[in-house]
This record gives sequence, C-alpha cells and structure tokens, in this order.
Amino acid sequence: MAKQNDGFVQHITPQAEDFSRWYTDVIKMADMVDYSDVKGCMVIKQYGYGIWELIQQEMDARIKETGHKNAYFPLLIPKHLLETEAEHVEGFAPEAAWVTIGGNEELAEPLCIRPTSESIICSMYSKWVQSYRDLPVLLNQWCNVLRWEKSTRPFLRTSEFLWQEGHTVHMTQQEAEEETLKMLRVYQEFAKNVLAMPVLIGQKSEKEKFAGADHTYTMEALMLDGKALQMGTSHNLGQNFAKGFDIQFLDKDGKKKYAWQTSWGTSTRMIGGLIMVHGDERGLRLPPRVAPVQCVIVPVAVHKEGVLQKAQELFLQLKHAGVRVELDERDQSPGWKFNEWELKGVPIRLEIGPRDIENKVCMLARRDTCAKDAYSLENIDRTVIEMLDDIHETMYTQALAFREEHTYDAKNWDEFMQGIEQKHGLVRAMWCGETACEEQIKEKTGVTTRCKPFEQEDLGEVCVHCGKPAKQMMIFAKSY
RNA sequence: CGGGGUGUAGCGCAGUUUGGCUAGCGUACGUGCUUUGGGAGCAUGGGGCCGGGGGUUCGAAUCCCUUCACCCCGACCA
Repeated sequence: MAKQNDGFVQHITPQAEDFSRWYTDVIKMADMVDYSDVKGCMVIKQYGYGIWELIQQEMDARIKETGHKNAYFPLLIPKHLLETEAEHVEGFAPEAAWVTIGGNEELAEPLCIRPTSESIICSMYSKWVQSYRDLPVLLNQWCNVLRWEKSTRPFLRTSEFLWQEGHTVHMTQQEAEEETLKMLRVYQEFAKNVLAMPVLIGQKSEKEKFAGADHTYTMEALMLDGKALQMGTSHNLGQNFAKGFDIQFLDKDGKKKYAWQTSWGTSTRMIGGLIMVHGDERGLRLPPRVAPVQCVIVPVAVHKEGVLQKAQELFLQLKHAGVRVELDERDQSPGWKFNEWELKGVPIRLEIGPRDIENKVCMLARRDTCAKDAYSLENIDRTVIEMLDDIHETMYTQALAFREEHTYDAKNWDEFMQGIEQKHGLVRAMWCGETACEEQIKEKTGVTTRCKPFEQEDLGEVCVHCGKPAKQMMIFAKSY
C-alpha cells in the first residue's frame, strides 16, 4: 500500500506478517477514524460513519421486514437488575463500567453503563407481558454499549461500540428457536448481499456461548490473515431471563407460564470485517452497497475548455440515476486524486478529459479488479449501475474463493497441527464436544472452536484431539 | 496483569550513547507563477512547553528520579 508522509512509497500487503499494522494503516489513511483520549474509544469520522449509516439502513429494513419494531431503553442499568440472571452477571461483571456519583452525591445504588440490554429490557417485559395475547414481543434497538476491554482495536474491539440488538418474547420454545434461526439467516443474507462477504453459520460450543443463553448461533467470516471473526450472533435465551425477571403470561389453558426469549445483535465490528476481507495492497475496497461514494468523477486537465462543464453534467446525470456520486474538483493533480480514492475504496472512478470528450467516451476504473477501460458516454448512468452490481458479485466470489482455499480438513491430530503450523485458515474436524478437550486444544495451539456448522459432514468416528467418540463436525480457527 | 518498545511541528522521523551554538529533516499547510491522462516544478512563508512533574548542572530533548499516555507480543475477552 502506498504510504503518504515519508517522502517515498512503501508497500505493505495484507498477507504480510504485519497484518495488524496494515489494518490500522488502512483505517487511518482512508480517514475513517481518529483516536479519543478515553482508552479504546474511537471517533468515527464522516467517511467511516457513512459506511455505518448504510449498514444501518440496509439492516434496519431487513429487521422491520421480518416483523420487528424499533424502541429505545435507558443507557444506565441499576445494579440489582444486572444481577438478576446469575450466569449473565458473571459473564459481564469483568467488563462492566459503573456510575457511582450523581451531582455531588454518592448513589445509593450504582448504575451500570449498559454492556448489553437484556436485563433492563427484561425488567420492562415483565410488566408488559400478562397474557398470551401480548405475545410475541418483537423489539429491536439501535444504540451504543460500553465494555471495559483490556485491549482494544479499532472496530474489532472498542470499549464503546454501536450496534443493533433485538430482543423478543415468545409463547413456546419452538417459536423462540424459529426466531433465533430466522434472524441468523437474515444476518447471513445481509452479509452476502450487502457486505459481499461469505459467512459460515452454526452453533457455538458450550464454552463460547452467550452468558445467560441456552444456546448461541453465530456467523463467522474468514479474514485475509487466516483468522476468523464473529460477525453476528443470535441467542436462544430459553426461559433463563424469564424466570429471573418473572416474565409470565396467562395462557389459553388458564395456566401461568414462563415466556421464551431470544436476543441477537450485529455491531460496528462488521466494518472491521469488511476491511480485513476485502482490502488489498492499495488500501480499502468497499463493496458498492456500503460505499458512501460509489463513483467518483475525476476531471483531467480542468483548465481546458469544456472539461469541468462535462464533468458537472455527468455528475448530475449519475446523481439523478441514484448513484452516490462525487465530483472531485480539488486543485490537485489527477494522479494524486486517483491514489486517494483508491485508498478510500471507492468502487468506480470515472475519468473525463479533453481526449474523451472528443471521442464521446469516458474512462471507468474498477477498484475490485483495477481494470480501466473507455466506455461510451451514451447511457453512462446505466453502465455505472450495472458495473456496481458486477463489482459486488466479483468481490463476493473472490472472498468465497479465498475462504475455500483456506479451509482444510483434519482427520487426526497430526493433520490438525500440520494445518495450523503450515497454513492459516479454518480447520474442519470431528470433535467430542467436551469443554475440557476444547480448553486443551486452545492451550496447545491457540486455536478455538468457532462454530458447529449446520451442514455437517462425517469426517470420522473419533475426536481429532482426545480420541473419544466424536459427536459433531466443528470448525476450528484462530480468532479475533 | 506479565514481557518488550515509543513519546520531538498536522503526519512520519533524526538528534539522546559522549549534556553545549538559534532544535533539524521529509511531507503536509499558506502565498505567487508555471503545470494537470497515475502521488507536478520553482520561489517564498508560517508552524515546537522535545508527553507531564521534580532533580543534577554555568548549561538538559540529551543524565537521574517520578508519573502519564500509546503501540506490539502474551494473558483476558460472548
């Protein structure tokens, strides 16, 4: 990647050993974030936030389409509420931040800055749910949460982050399970059609599941350095919170019953995933559907008559056609602009100069393949829109091919170790399902279970590590 | 929390070992002219509590003590 500021060009590739350096450089140079004074809290600048706004817009439409409504609950959670569900509080206590003073007085009860909203939402649900007629409750909220993390990294693990959290209440276990799976599928479809990212979906192990859930589903994506990133989760909470918070309803049969619940979420972490799946040695590559600028127009030889005028014409034409387009009129050389927009990942660059105007064409440069060709100015808006779709498909296909190249099966421990030491990526292997075994694998290799995929294959009879009878095929990987 | 490293102009750094002239370089920024199809050229200008505090000294970016912040590797983390 071309670096500014040191007087010469230095190249860093995403596959190199200093992947994490590449990652922070891309974010910084694409002008997505700045760093605040508060440990691990980032300032998301306009360009980075523009991406989040598009993610929000697309995700929100899907959440509403599946019957959910948005609501908002308080930022502060009284201590006793957080402590109501035993497993939940144990899971979140180490990363909780507290407000203990209000005005100048010490509070009688400390208030937790929400690390997640299950407890405060459930405390309301217990009032709202009385009868089977009140069910299901299907709510979602967009908000920020705070977790006091020991080490942070922009987008992947920040103390404060923005997310969407859905919380639902149902009459039956089956209905809750269907909801949990439905939202996981929504996430998967979103990843594919909006982020151009292939994800694996499946179930988390007992050790990796959400604190307070019966079981947790996840979508996992493979990054360019061979590590896996959890991109979204969907939890079946069973009756754990219902019992803790007394969420009961009077059923048709006249009996009082505890409700069944789910929760599911996706966060700004997805932006980190985007960067680490699609980036290259020139910087960011944005999938068109989340690109704040989909097409940038760079006029060449602006001082020549008619060039700027033509560029402005094209700008309006594309804008009216619904393309997120920007005209770069800054007083810089064209080459400088080319590099900057490539760094920022803009999918299409349109170049227009005197020569093109004479030939009734313009140049279109694609960020995904770096191809640059002349296209007729006639129906240029349609050409651009079609190209945006094609870029999306190409990026998805590239990411999928990368994942497949970096997924391998291990039938025994030797193959498992060999795979981890020599290749990077996802290991598919049979596993006994026991937490003790899982912990030993982590200790020996640094690799953890990512998910038990819904699409199971029989790779053998026994656990790849301990040799006990295998219960499932599991995906293992190093993770963020 | 352990181990290692870094704090000097917006950004990237040199200078610290061996204390000494007015604290430098690149880039970015301002102005003027010429340029413009892959990071333009010349001229000129502005910008610094050398992370903070305390010491040693005639004199400290440099040595000593202390403190804060950030980065990397572990550990921790849904």
